[in-house]
Amino acid sequence: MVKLIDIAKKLGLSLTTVSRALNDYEEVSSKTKELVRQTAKEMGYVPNKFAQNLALKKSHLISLLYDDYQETISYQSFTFEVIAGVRNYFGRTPYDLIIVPGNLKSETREPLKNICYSRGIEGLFVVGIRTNDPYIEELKKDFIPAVIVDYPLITKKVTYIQSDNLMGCKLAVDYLVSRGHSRIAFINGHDLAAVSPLRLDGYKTALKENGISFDEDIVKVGNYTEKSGYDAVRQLLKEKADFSAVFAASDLMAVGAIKAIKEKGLKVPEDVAVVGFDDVFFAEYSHPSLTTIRQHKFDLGYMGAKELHEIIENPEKPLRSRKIDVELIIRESA
Amino acid sequence: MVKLIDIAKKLGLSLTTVSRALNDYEEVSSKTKELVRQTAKEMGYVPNKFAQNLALKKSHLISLLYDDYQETISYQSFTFEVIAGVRNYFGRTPYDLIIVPGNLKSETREPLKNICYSRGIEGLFVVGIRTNDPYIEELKKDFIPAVIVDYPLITKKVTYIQSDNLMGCKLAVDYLVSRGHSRIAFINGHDLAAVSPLRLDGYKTALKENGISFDEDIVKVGNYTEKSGYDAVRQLLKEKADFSAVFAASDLMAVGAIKAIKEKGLKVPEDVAVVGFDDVFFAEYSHPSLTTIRQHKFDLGYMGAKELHEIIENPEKPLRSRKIDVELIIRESA
DNA sequence: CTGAAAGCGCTTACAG
DNA sequence: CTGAAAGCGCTTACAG
Repeated sequence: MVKLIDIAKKLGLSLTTVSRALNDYEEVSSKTKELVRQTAKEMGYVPNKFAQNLALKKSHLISLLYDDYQETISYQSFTFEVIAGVRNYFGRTPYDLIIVPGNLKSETREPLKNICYSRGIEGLFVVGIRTNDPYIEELKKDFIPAVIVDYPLITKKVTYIQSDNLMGCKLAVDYLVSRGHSRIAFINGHDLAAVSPLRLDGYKTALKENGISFDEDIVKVGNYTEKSGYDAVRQLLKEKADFSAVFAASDLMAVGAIKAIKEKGLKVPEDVAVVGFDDVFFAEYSHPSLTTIRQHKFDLGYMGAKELHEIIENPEKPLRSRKIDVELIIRESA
Repeated sequence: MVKLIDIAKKLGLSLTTVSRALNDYEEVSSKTKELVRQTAKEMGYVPNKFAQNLALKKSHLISLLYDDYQETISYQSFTFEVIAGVRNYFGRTPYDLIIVPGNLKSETREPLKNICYSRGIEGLFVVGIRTNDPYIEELKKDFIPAVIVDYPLITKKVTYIQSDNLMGCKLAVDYLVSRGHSRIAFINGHDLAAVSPLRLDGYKTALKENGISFDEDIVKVGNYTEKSGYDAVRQLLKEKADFSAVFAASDLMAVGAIKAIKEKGLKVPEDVAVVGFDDVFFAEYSHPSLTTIRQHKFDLGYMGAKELHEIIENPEKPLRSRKIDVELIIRESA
């Protein structure tokens, strides 16, 4: 491995000058700069980041915190795309992404603080963490800049980003109402996802705005899986609940709902209209294709990463949370 | 941040002794060790890894190389689960995972070598890379220990791991034959996935072993998406091809195939049996539920990571590739 | 069993 | 515009 001193020797310059030339200091003549750069390139010089980090007390390392143990494909896909956005943003900066080690549910895990301090982590990007995850408590201690997807927490160094869930629910309900529906069942997800209460809120608010009264008999709680959507609608049908449309808080549950409706010999959307939430990859291919609320997952990651970058660069900036627009995608199911 | 010297001062010991105590050197008395450890804990000491790395010339950093830009949900899910396995394995070691920065297709990316050298990366775990990805060429230069999922490359420092694709195809074909099928159509994926030719091979071999002759009229190539499976079967039906079963090289294509078959008014599995490959999350919930070849994605990651760890620790070890067992999952579609 | 000192490869305040 | 030297926080060969 060639190092600064090797370049210096070869050029008969001091180490100091070489370092400064490579870091584009003003004091170095452009002639020297050019010479040093050229030589560095020829010799295949690559800076040693440990040494830089140690000297600068700056790691250019962002840590990614997410959960491996939620196995629904839409959770995986959501997380994957959010991370793609994060990676894409930081790919344009000197920052690299490091993954916090495997968080096995059962084992005691090392405090976040230690992990961050030992690797000199400068910021944390958190996605797909459940509301009961112990890391949340650690984040509240506010020891490091962090951006969290979907969990509402704002402190001096921590903020969050999420899709505009209220707007999403409003778009869905408004659309169904515009299609003549007034009995709109709602299948929500469990409260381990911080978005669930928001979506329930959004549903209620949208009903009210349309002059429709809330009826808890047509609201069910699933767990974001296809099966739970299926079960919820079977239950509704069994109870002979009065509804002509279903709004599900995830596409997976919407697909389950459709399955239950079809099994009963009813048609989607003729007998019962169905709207999902997320716009995952298969929404387009399910049968009938899904009308749904699209979340811009990549943007959540990209914009969240940008926000995190700003917090790091400008620690005094007062933080505010951020919402990413959602979009009503009209297909066949409603 | 408390450092070694702070502990030393507090205890009236030398920095050397403190370092040795914390690193469990034999020469330090167990009394001193205990004292130092206790004090370190009380003071909230966390070792600075940059400094350690610099002194030891060891980073304990593994880099993860994967592609963001393939948008099928099963690619994302596959990659996600493989990475979960990698993370889980290395979570038990001192190694952390770092993600190589966003590889935008169009932009020139930094040579892998530079990235690795500058961060002192000790090994590379590669997953979901297409056969035409430029990184492949760099890996062939053999400058760093690496384990690749699904791309067959063995050098002095690089090896690969994959599911037993041949066995998978054999299981699928044998099963269909045992159910009385002899006209088994095959929908393969494109050659940008290194597994595609293997699966074609496996299909041919299995046919031969069952005394069935290969007929290229009932072999189609898709691109691993649902739509391509759908299109392939529509094409077969349009050509009035003679087949009573479809074996698809991915579950997504199998789902597409089923859709096309149903649209034609045929029943699955009564008129046409369908077998997929992967066993992704939704295979169980599709209608009819999918008979398929399960890949153990987590194990691919976990065992691949283990292999990588061994290569790093023991550089002289001659490398061999590794296969992970697959499993026939029988459900309704065949 | 313990310590003083050199070294890992950088950056930068200080001096010229 | 350039350089000698100190420092970032560790580890470890050498000496005792």
